[in-house]
Amino acid sequence: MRTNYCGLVNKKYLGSKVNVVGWVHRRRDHGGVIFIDIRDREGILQVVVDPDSAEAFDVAEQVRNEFVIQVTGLVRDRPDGTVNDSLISGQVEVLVEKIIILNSADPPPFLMDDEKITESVRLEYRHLDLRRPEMQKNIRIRHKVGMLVRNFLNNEGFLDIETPMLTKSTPEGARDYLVPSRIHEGQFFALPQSPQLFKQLLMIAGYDRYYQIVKCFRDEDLRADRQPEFTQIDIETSFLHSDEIMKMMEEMVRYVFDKSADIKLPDPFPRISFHDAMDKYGSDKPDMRIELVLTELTQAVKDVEFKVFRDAVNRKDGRVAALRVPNGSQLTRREIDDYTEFVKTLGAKGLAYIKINDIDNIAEGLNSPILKFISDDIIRKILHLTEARSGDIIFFGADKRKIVNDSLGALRLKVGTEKKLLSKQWMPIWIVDFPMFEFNEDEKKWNSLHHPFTSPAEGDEAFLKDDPGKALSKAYDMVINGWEIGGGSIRINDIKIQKKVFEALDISETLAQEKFGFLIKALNSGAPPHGGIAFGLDRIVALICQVDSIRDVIAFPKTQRAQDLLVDAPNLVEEKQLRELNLKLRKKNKVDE
RNA sequence: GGAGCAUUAGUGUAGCGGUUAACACGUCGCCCUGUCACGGCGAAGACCACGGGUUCGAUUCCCGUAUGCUCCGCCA
Repeated sequence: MRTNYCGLVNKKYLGSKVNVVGWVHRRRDHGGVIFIDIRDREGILQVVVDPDSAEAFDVAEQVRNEFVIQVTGLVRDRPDGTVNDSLISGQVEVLVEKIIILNSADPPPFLMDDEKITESVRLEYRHLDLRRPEMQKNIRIRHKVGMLVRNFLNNEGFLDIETPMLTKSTPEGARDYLVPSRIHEGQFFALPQSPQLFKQLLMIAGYDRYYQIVKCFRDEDLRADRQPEFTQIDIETSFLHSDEIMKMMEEMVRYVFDKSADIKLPDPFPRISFHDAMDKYGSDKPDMRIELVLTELTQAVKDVEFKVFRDAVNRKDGRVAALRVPNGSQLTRREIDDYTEFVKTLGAKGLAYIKINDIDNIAEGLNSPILKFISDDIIRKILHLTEARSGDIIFFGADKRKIVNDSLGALRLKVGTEKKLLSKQWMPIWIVDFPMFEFNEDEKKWNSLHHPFTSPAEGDEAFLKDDPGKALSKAYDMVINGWEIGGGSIRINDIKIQKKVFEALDISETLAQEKFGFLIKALNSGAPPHGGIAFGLDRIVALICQVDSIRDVIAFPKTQRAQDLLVDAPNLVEEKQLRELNLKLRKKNKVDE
């Protein structure tokens, strides 16, 4: 049917006869001569239909946008002055001898080079959206990233091993997608949130280096970077220290970014502790491109009169911190009000600030509603600690530590982006030294920060029993430009420590046996030191493609309400299907007729 | 569960307490032999998301619902 891809026809084929097939991108009918831009996945080719070939001309007049056509003709130079440099094939054109309509098409709801289509229309007509060159590019980069990952890991001796999709529901973690078992009445499989335990079992089984590019499922609410089904690059190794794993994974990521999009990432990636990341950036996934940092002020303002500060200082989980914005004194009242509203949505009660017009004149060079509550001494201290200069503004957060970090951390991103206080560099960073646990205020118990199989840091096993909040773990997260793209850890391979961690998490011996009995058994049968990491493939590809949402790198994504607008899923099922599964709906729904 | 923004021909937008609801692209027809976002002339195409309220009168103002997106909660 075809001798060449449309987009790849060039001067090399001058004088030869080609057969091309593709979609009609655009038709320009000049009455006497008709140009058709024919498009396939490689690009666009202009074909010319001359009235001399009456039969072809007749067909060309019937052709419409998005028809599928086959064209036979001669590749020739374009006449002087009609070269189109924006096409790879733009030096040449094909003089049509024969044109066949392989299939007609309804007029599409949008043109394939329209860039202003709203997302719901794109999702409803995803098969057309995916025809658009931009989506074709993204999906191909995704393919390339996958292949590069496989190349790299294959070269390092990793084995691709599949793990089950129908598996077991586990406590903790995200909400599971459940699959009812027909054979076992009242029982359910769960779709994997990740192959975590299987890959540990593979290490115990001696496969030494495992990887898998695999779908994972979490029934939680969606975000721009979160879909209910997403793809992990799942990796596990035996007999490697965390430094060795991190070094190898960095290399992989550098290789993938370089070879897929010629993006050069630094070597090595810098590292920062979880504690410092929260302290300086108010986030465990800081966007290091943004130049702004938080300044710790809790101690510095401990004797201040200002009630908002004093209350924060006096509570045991309180924090007072500042965000200095260079040249921010030019911010309008309106902008500051907007920022105040913004931090309120994140739990802050307000947003105190000081505008610094003249730093050498404390008495009159500052502008702020809170000055009268703060002594000159403390103001000098604040100005010194934040390294303020004339023309700056300083925003303050004073509340529970979490609220201060969330609100100033988010404000840092917002102001940094809006005021363009960011570098154009790619800024990967490792977050290390995570705490083992964080305290869940609602349930009054400790939860794993990573997962319950993460090894405590050397020597920190001692804290597990009496002071779990103090224990650090051997976990590491990779963050690029504020996107958490991967996380992993050295795992526990000592059953005694695993049991202590279960205890700290308030997972009873019975529950541990019931849910993780197979792991406990395996840990008792010669478990090697092991650890690994899992990357979010969708996020990596989105970064490389420089799109804002992973939906733009997933062929068939779901909407924020977790629906597929193209196939209209999920949907109601037949009563018969429910009966086979021994299921009964609690509220009666109308079943589709 | 909560907050915000949006919803007007096929698509993307404008508009406004009383309009013939405007523009661009697309579509259809006629004309056109070198265009490439071809051009010219003409035409068709909208219950202004849905339900309620305010009003003499609502596409416009208010409330609710639905849907899409962003964020919080949630995501070991």
